[in-house]
Amino acid sequence: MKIATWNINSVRLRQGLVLDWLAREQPDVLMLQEIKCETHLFPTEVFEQAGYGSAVVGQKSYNGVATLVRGDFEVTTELLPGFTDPAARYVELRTQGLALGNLYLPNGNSGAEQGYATKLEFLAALTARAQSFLDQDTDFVLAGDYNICPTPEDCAPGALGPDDALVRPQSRAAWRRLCWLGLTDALRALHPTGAAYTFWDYQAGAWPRDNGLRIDHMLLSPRVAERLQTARPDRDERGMERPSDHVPLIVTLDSSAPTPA
DNA sequence: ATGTCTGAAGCATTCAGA
Repeated sequence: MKIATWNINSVRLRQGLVLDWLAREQPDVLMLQEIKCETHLFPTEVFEQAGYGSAVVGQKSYNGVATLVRGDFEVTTELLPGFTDPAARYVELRTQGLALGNLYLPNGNSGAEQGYATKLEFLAALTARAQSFLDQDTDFVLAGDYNICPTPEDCAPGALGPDDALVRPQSRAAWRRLCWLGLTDALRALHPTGAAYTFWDYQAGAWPRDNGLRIDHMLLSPRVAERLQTARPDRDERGMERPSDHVPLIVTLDSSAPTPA
């Protein structure tokens, strides 16, 4: 089973890139963030013709998430339980025996102290969601744009100041609280050290200088982690014509793992 | 070198957010 997450930075502007990527990579699931359109303006039919159904939670201008799925699925929630802000930042569905949460965390650098507090509130609600899945013995994946560099290795030297919301100690502590429920960071489980960036700013020549960040992540529940085969950012996408500032993170799971009784 | 990009409001050019 092949699952990917990609902050697309306007799905309408880049639907051609997404279609080409789907045709090439043939994932079972693609979780998109920053679709930047209202739900009814999402190009549902275009992806349907490519063989993918979609679960879309959009809004005007900003944010917005959508999960593309090949095969049957059931949407379980379009809001992160416990997170009261109405922004379109979460969609969750079930397919192939897995709960798949697609998330777009608040960046936290705008909106002053309240803006940053909202980021921590989202993380607390996400942690509670993960705990609830564990309590129910549900296999799950939580993937998307976390807007957090978990360790210094996940941020190119000098790319961000020490007070940036992506690297603040409180952000990293909240990330660890989530992981330490017993979740596996798919990329780091297979590639424990070294740069594995998923984002390069459009500004200041970040891409040619490789001043990247690892801020897109896929967390796996324990039984799903047992099935982990590969994880990699698809760096080639950043070199395309008019690319998103993020690239897809691709994870493959062994599909022949035993199913729970 | 805060050096780019997107969508909105509204019709040229700013503005916010990332």
